[in-house]
Amino acid sequence: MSSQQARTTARLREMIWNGAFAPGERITESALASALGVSRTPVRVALSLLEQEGLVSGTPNRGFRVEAYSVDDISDAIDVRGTLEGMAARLVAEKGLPRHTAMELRRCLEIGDRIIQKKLVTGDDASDYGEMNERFHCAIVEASGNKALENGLDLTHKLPFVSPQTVAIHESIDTKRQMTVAQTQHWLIVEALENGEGARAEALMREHANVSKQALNVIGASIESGEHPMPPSLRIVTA
Amino acid sequence: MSSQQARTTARLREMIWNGAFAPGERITESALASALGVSRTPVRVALSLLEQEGLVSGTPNRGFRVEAYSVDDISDAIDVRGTLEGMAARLVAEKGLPRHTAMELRRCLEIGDRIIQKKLVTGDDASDYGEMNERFHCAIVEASGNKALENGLDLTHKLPFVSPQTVAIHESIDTKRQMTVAQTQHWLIVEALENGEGARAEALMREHANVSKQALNVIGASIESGEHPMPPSLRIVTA
DNA sequence: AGAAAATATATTGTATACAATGTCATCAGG
DNA sequence: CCTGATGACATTGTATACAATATATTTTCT
Repeated sequence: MSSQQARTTARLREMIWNGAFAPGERITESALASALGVSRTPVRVALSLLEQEGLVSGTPNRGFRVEAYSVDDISDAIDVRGTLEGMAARLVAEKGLPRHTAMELRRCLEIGDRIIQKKLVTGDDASDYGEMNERFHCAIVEASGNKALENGLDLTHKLPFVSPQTVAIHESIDTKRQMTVAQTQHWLIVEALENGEGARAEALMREHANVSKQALNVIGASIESGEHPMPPSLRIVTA
Repeated sequence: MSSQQARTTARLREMIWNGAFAPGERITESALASALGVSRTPVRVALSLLEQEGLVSGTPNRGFRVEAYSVDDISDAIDVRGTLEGMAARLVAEKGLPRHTAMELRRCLEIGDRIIQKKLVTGDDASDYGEMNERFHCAIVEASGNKALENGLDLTHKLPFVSPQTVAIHESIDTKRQMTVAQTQHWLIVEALENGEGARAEALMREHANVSKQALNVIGASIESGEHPMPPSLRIVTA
């Protein structure tokens, strides 16, 4: 893939992530092309690729529109993510936790603790929690050594709402509690990994995803009831 | 996606599946374009899409080559597939097996029994077993009602070696035993689904995948030792 | 003759032109 | 006033031409 192709795809993906389009909004190739300062050619393949990623959907001769999701769709995706990461955790525990992965995970735990401490005191936003969370999960998946697994998860990663940082960053009703629970689970997961408890690690990781799902439901409900506005990065439509 | 785009992508995918290219062989756009009787444009996006599917890999300004796999790669993919289908089976068992799915599964069981009977008697090839197997697995995944799961599995489906029919069709050392074991497992899985035993259904499905992995290893060993030639549809390179 | 530079060739990457298709508004007929 | 056809417009789909980049070959100098 060429430099421009790749850049265009990445930029468009980013735009969709950041809510540059309304859910279901139509994307015309020429408009997007001129907006990005490139020709239609790279835009076309970008759209095709993003279609496979599930960010847009196209119909023959009628172009593309950005995909809209129901809360259930997202919940399903989180389920898949949890299952795959659970598998990763089990593999890592069974094959033995590599030294550098163990250190990375410890580092993440520390960072998480610090962020939460600060958050509880100062109350400022904890957007760096998402970054740490991302590192935590990636480290485990990488350590699993299963390339297919990595690819599969990469795909769910491309869906913005499943991306851990998005879920974490999102201003949920009770971010503090969210983070505390997640952090506790991270500790338990590392414990299981270090002790080589495969089944437990898998179960914990699934439960970890379950918490995300619950948070999602709370968020979804609060959006549907109009209590909170829908952030543009979550392109949810109420089914 | 246009008609020609889609057709070109499908045709190329089919070609790779059928072993039209050697593992690692380079694909030049213009050659392929003229071979397919289309311009380079649709070929280009086809290649980009197939790259995301993992069938080819491209490097900037240097074009694409068809992907080659190690036995371990395939084993990993089967693992992922088993995990996801295990999840599907659990969901179906928990949510209750829909009427039409139950019938479809029963039908598959019957067909399978008949095929094996015939195979044991006449010894002719059982290529239609693969078709039945495909239907069986798809029915369960569909019944799970999880769209993300379906998409994820669709992706592993696109990798020919994981596709159940390929694994089944392949002339393994002991196809008869293979099929008998698989068929028995199908029976048990249906039983679990009908009884609403989620955990058992999941475990059975995983074990089902495990058997595929074992068969793969046997096949891989026999290929590596030169006992059997590598069928072109399995683009394995010995790491 | 061997190594480095320069040129030639092939292939990919991008833009544009044209064709095909779909969409929408206008207008005739009921 | 509504329904259905007709034509203008917009947008997508495909092909080709050109530019940029990599690879192979030849040339040149030591």
